[in-house]
Amino acid sequence: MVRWEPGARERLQVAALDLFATRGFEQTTAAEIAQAVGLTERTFFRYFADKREVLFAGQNVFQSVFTDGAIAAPSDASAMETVEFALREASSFFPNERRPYSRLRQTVIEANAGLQERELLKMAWLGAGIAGALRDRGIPEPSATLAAEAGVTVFGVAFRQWIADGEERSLAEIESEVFQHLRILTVPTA
Amino acid sequence: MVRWEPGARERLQVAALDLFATRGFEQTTAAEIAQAVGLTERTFFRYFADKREVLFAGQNVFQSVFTDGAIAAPSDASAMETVEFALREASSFFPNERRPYSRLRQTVIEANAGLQERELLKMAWLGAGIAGALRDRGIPEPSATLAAEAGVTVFGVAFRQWIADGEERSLAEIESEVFQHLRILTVPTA
DNA sequence: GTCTATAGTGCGATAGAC
DNA sequence: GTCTATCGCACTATAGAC
Repeated sequence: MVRWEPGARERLQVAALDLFATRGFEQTTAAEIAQAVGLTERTFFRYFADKREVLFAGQNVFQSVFTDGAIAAPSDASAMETVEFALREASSFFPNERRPYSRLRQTVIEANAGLQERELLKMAWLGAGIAGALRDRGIPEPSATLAAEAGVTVFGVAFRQWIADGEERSLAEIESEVFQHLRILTVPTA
Repeated sequence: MVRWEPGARERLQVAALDLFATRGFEQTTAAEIAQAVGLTERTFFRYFADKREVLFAGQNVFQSVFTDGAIAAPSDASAMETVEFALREASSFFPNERRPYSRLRQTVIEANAGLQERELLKMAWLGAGIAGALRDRGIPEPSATLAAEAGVTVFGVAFRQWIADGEERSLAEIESEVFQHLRILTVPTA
């Protein structure tokens, strides 16, 4: 008999999403999540700074996929081209197999304002991270921030389409289409 | 002797900003804010659903200024032109006299992650509101959302510049410059 | 691992305005 | 009498301190 099963963090995350989905976020206590995987409330808060955070754990990896992409873009790429390159690279983080999980997670988040707040904060950090990578490539402000936040907007719109009912295209495909829309929009007096 | 002074809501907001600025958001309890204006904690929560909300009260008016602007734009304006028009109209909400107050408020918000989350949520609602106004003008998705969120990004960048140390230009002036930057950025292969 | 402060809720009581 | 602002109290869960 082992004193503790490995992967406490991951088991907590799985149990939390499951309980949030069935019972609702506010109707689920941190103690219940912990209990579901044989741990105490105290241990839950050891792994996650607050109750919401259990749904936003992979943030560092998630963000790195984008910034690594921005760094890896061709050196002659413009600001927007760099962002587009980074998004295409990052879309490998969301293969089609992941779509059902992403749908469930999104359903839970959309049902709770507090979770939406946390998601927006993470997206804002993502934007700041991409903007930093652009500045490291020599792109000045405010262009770096504008391009990065435009990229986050495109990602958000594309992602919501990717998890829409009946959608079957890859995230990369949808992103590319959304980028095209954005380009048409901003053409002066088209 | 009257049982209650009028303007409880406004007095609570003023006291809250003051206390947050001097003592810090987390070091200030709801009971202290209430006590500062001769009310109880319970009354504080009658006016504001949670402690952070006391800093984000004017949201409805704020958002209406943008959506009214979007509605009032010339009927032949493109999506981005409509957004630009709405932002110009809304900039009257931030006259130069308001700059010191905005600076103080922003300082408080930037010092606390929870307040940043709430601000981002309000900005997301603003974007959704503008997107709705654009759809009412017949602009289809995803163009409505893309244009609206691009507008919110421009507003955010311009606002942060407006309250930067030493900045003296009007918000409208800065906005127009940031829009110009965005247009240059998205020109394909400039 | 326990102890505690604070956020936030629910319900009932009270005091004045009308 | 009704309506509304405010208060009082009891309560739970979060989250941090010891």
